[in-house]
Amino acid sequence: MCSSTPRNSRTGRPRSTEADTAILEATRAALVDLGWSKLTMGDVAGRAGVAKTTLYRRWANKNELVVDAVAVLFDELELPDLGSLQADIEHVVLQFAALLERPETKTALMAVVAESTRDAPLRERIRASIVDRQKRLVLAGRRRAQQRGELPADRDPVAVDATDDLIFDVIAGAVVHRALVSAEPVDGEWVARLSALLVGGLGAVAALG
Amino acid sequence: MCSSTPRNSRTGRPRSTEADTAILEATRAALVDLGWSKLTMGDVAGRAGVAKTTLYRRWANKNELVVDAVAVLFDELELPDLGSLQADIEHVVLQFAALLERPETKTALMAVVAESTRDAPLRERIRASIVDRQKRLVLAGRRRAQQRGELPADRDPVAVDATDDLIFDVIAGAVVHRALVSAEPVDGEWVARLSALLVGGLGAVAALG
DNA sequence: GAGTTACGCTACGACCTGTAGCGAAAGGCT
DNA sequence: AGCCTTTCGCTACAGGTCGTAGCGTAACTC
Repeated sequence: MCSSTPRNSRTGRPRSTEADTAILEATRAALVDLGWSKLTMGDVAGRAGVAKTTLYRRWANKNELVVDAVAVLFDELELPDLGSLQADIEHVVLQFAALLERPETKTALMAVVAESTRDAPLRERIRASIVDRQKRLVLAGRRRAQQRGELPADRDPVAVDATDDLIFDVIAGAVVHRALVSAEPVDGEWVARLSALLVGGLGAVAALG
Repeated sequence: MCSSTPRNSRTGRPRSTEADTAILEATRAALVDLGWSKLTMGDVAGRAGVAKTTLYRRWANKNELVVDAVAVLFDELELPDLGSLQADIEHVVLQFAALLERPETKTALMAVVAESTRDAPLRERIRASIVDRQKRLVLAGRRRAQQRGELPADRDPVAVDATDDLIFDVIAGAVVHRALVSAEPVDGEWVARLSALLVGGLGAVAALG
């Protein structure tokens, strides 16, 4: 979770887990109040009731701290079985959109992704703690649709992986773009169109082999 | 183009257009060398052979400067008639992906979008100088496909607008997400799948009315 | 108790921001 | 030509942030 190796030594004073949670909570609060660019390490330390040096013992910089602070929010995403592929898609898209509407994620997600274009460790951290967690929803949704008979069983595993990747990038990308770039609401109507596009297009993609 | 009102007064010393181009060029060079976060106004001024105060007379801050510096790159996008909707889509997607591969845009685009979540004027600037220019390609591609008979003629203009918006967010969002978040190549195979998904799904979306 | 590690605190140099003031340069106007 | 206006480069500056170092103290293990 933290950046520096917590040094599994059993000797010495242990790190305060209360400080951990207080710092992450303070980081989210600072994101809400100040946004990404005006958030400072000193401010977070003050909100958390913690010395600034304590932050730097755990996280190397602002980027990694914010990734950890925001990552837990993505654990809220779930994929309940609503009976049809289209209903499952619409539900998870609305969940994801609601998450992006929160001011913490809104200002932080794009910023850390932008930073990650020049920071490979940060990119890996984002992938492990945010991206992969979302991707599991795509895999689960596909398997469930296959069990229902809405989608054909797997033939070429390589093609299946490629299609999973595609669907993930399309859903996540479209929602992020709609919410943050176009800055227009992800409402029921838009989601219905998106899911119709996906369900209708999946057959054509499967035909590629 | 510039942030401050250039004061259309014809009296006084005119602003140096050479300085304008030198600054924007220096900004792109600095983005390549330093990336978004380490780019400073002083560094750009030095590269451009211009005083730092000259930058602040034209742009209020780093965000607006970078938007203008990157915006011109999006003018390169074109939509030649390749004979079919799918071919047109694939071509423009590959063009867009090539643009996102450039280090200037890669590091800058997401950063300014992240900043725009808390800065309405910046968001409007991005929309006018970057987003709308891309959106025209979607409108042109749809009209051309309708002329070919690949898509039905317009019936409900509201639904047409909504579908245009959807397609735009799906294409741009998916490419950005693939290139910057998933950090995997936008190659011919991926593009073929994406365009197949779109062409196959458009019929289902049109059926919604 | 001895050893080890984390903590809070202070101080610090380095850097970036954005502005102010100055004299000089480059145009338009009469 | 001379005057007016605006921009230019330059320097200096206050304010804020970064990330680190050093210190004494607190907490936990053996």
